[in-house]
Amino acid sequence: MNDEGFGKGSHLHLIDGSAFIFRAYHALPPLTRKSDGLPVGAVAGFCNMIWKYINDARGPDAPTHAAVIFDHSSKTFRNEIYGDYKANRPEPPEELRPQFPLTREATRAFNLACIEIRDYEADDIIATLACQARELGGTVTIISSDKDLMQLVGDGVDMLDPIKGKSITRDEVFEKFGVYPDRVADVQALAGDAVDNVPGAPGIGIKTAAQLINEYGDLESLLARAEEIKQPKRRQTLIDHAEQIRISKRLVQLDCKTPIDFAMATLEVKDPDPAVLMDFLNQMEFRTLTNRVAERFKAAPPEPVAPAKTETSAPAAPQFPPLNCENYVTIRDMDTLRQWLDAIRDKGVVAVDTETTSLDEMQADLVGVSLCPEVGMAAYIPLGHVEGTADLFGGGARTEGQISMEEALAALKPVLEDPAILKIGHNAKYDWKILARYGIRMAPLDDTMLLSYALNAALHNHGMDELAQTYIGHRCQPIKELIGAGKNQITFAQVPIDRATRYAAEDAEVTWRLWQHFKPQLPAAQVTTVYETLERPMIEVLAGMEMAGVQIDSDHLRAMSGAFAQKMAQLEDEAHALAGCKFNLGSTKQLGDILFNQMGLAGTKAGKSGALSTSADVLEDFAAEGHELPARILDWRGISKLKSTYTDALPTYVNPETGRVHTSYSIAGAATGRLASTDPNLQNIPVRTEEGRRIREAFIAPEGRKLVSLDYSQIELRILAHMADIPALKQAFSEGIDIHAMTASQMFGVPVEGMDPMIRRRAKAINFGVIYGISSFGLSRNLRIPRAEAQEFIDTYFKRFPEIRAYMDRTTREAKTQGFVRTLFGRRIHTPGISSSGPAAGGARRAAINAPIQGTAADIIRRAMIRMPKAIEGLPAKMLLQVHDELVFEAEDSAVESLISIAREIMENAHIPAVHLSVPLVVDAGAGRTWAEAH
DNA sequence: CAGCTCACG
DNA sequence: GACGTACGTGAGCTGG
Repeated sequence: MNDEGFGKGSHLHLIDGSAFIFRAYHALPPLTRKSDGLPVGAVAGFCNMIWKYINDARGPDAPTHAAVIFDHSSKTFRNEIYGDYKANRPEPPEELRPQFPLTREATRAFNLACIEIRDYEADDIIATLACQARELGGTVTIISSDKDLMQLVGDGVDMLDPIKGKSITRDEVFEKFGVYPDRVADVQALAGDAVDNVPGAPGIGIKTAAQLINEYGDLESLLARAEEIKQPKRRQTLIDHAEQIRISKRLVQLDCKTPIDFAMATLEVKDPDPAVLMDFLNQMEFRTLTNRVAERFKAAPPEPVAPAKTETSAPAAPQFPPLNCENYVTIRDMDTLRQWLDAIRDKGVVAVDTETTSLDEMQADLVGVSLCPEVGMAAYIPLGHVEGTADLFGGGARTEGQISMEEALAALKPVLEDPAILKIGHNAKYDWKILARYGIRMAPLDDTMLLSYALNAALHNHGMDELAQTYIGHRCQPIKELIGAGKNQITFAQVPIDRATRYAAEDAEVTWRLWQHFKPQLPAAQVTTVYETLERPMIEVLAGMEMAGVQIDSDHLRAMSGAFAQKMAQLEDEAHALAGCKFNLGSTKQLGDILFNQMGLAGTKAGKSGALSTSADVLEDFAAEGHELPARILDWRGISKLKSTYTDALPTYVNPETGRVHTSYSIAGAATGRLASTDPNLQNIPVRTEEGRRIREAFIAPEGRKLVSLDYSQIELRILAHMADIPALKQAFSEGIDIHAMTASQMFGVPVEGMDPMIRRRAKAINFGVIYGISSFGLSRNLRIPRAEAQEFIDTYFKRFPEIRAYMDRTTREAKTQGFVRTLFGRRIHTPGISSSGPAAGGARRAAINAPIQGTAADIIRRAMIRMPKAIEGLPAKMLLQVHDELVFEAEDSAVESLISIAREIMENAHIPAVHLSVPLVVDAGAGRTWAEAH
């Protein structure tokens, strides 16, 4: 071996790499790499230890040469000597395995020699290198606390415990073994080692072994003169086990003749290459260490490969300085825009917000776009600002200093559509729709509103202002301060650009910060899958439905309005005559005065304000007693409701460009996971009465097409049967039996055949009552029976289906202990107030019982909706509406049958494979020229 | 802007 | 023994 470059004055450090790995593994929590979940806890600890070692090993004692030594594999030449050597070592844990090669990579990244040799233990390599270094006149420090290495200490070789920072010399070894290093192997051979499964001599430990060795000089002399030992038992043991002791000696004696195929000079210490090292650490996503290394080498840290996160698994809210709106940039030229877009490309993620002229995405014009790629860094691109309306005709001129809309969108489009760049929005469906109308399909997306919803449903609402206030302690500037309110309200286009920049860029930065706050919380809250499969995909699906819109027959509605007006006028006259005075039929206050004071009728219910209620069920009771006025009022109200809410209002929602009505669904509105439809609400179009149903005749398909409706049959009861595990209910659903008749039959012991409809109705009411968290009061009111009787029904029901009560108790307990309940798909619904006392607790309890059922149904139809666009791709058909358990499509006549068959298939299997239900899901379908016919 | 009422699942 | 209740929504109207 050529050893130029190593000799007198050289100082070799030999680092016990395998020991580092195991120490790191056991000392650290099981960290995983954020981007892909690869376990890296041991690698992280290993790197930190190496980094600390490098920093500590400076100064006068600094090594001239160094190497990190690893065990190559578990089987070594010692197994040839003794088959059971280290046999009781457990296999390394599964999550540690993939980390072994990574620690080798780490070693090389630190520019340290990385050594492992097949069939040899790290200890033997260390021993061999130590011997060679000593022969060449150098000194050696072994970085390890392994007692098996202590036999090497002395004569220019010492050890350093890397954890305690304590050096181990001849004296420390004597303290531990009672002998000096050259006899340590003899002592170990006698004492044996349980950890490595070295047998040794039975009944002899370190103390006795040291005593014997000190008395006889060395192991061979001891074994040769074993007859002389005074203690009979000890003597016999040594005689009987001489061979075993000699084998043990060969096991513990380190081999200084490991074949080494490299020159000592190659171990010369070299500084790490900062770029190589930081690249590796960055790959591992060790942010803190990367930054530390960068700081040391005064180099810029590489851009993280994944969103900035802490290295711990516990999500902590990032702490940032307060927002500083003064730094916001207004982008007024293409050069600046291109620079920002380049920075965003490098970053791979950006918060985006659009400003427009209206809250109605289908009519709003784009006014500007704001971007935030990092805390404290946000920009606004004004695109459609106009001069304020100085006079009646002069206003509306395009403001100077804006990039042309066309040019800016052409530059933005590739970034907003780049699959490698994540766009973050708050209520991103809004921005998605706006941009879609300008030819941009924004993807991929994250939505801070939906993140908050997945984490905190039913705890609070998820508007940006509220979240900013709660989670980042920031009060957003109210939009009213810019555009005013009421009659004098202006549009965002008229807001001066400097003020607009401040507002819009702030929104983007708040969105960015909310994302940093919420996104890391998903795993620990176990709602990652909920967010990714039930929330986020809804954005694009709903945007498509909303933009498609539904056609209505405005003439039909207007004709109905006219007829309703006539009928109302007639009823109004009759009511006035019956009351003996004129009054406003729409005023509950005036009506109450007439009914309860003038006519002396006895009110039953009181509202919040203490006024007696004039609600329908109260009026119905009066009408049943033969009073004419309440009957007229009921008729009038029914028509008034239909007219004002539907026949008058719906035509005003027709979009002048598309000629259709475009509702908007809120994804994060309802506590349970249901959607809510607004502007207009198309989820409460009448259907229960014949007259109301005529309004559905105004929902139509264009010539050559049909409306197709598919709805889940009894989905909530089916889910209840599954979740509460009620055999009788499950069986009935499996056999396709009339579920309410079955319930009645089981409860009252009457045959299903020829059942009294009244009995079935009662069972039906109870079935629904159970879903809502039944009470005798509620049931008695619903069925108009005495409370005691209602209580009897409930008792009978619980006796017959005891699983129901178990479900209710279980769910209540879950709500109390966790503060939330979950749907079958893992959606979290919080249950505030469940542990409070008083009447509020009753409501909270019923809500908690209902939430998993209603929420699971909501999850199922969401899954169906998400799969639907792909499933019906190619068919001349579009999904238009969702009404909780119903989906409405528009399809060409020729495609109706295939649509029904495909959509039914998707809906009935929507829960699979995430959840398997013990009851079948059944979907009914219909088609027709109008929604009324399709139903 | 709150309360009442009522449309839907 | 009394409290006050069915679960989940949105919208129009009245009246302070």
